[in-house]
Amino acid sequence: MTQAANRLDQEFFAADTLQVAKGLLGVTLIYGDCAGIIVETEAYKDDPASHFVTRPNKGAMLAENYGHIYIYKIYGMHHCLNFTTEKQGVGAVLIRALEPTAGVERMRQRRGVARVVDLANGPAKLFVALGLDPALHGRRATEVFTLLPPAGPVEIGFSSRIGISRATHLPWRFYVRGSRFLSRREP
DNA sequence: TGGCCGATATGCT
DNA sequence: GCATATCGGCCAA
Repeated sequence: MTQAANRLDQEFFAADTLQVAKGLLGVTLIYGDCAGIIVETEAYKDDPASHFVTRPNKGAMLAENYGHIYIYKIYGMHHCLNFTTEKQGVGAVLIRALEPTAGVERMRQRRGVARVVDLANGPAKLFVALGLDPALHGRRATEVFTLLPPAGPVEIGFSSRIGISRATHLPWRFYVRGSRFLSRREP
């Protein structure tokens, strides 16, 4: 099977947000000359912590489409990458951490840190490491990125979402168990 | 139009 | 572990 035929397509994102968030773990994300394996994601639907609720204007996109790129700026200086989900409902998945697999030197230049483990272990870090552009907001994920499914089974861990003050009881953060590239150590 | 707050990262103790 | 930089989006007034 060719790489192109194996790629995730638009309809991958049509499913329930939690399914998509888990399904993205182990996926290789390729952008330009850099690539990494997605090892940490978070799901946002129409819960109290979601931008659909807290930023109804901008966050309306979570309901309007699926498989599109949603980029937001936080704390004045950091950008984060999401993919919208659910053909019918409301949702997006935040990409929180990558295990770099290609273009490591390029990522190092952009990030200015030495250790590979520090290049993309956080949502704003991976945004910089990949050299993403806020203008990608609204584009189709599958047009901008190449997304290759995991080679084998992925062991999934979960926890509450990070950095939020509302709906902290929801276990909607997902990660690859045992990965050294997470934004936080697993429990 | 002003003020509050945040899906963060970093550096220092 | 904790302080803090830094500013867009949102809403109250």
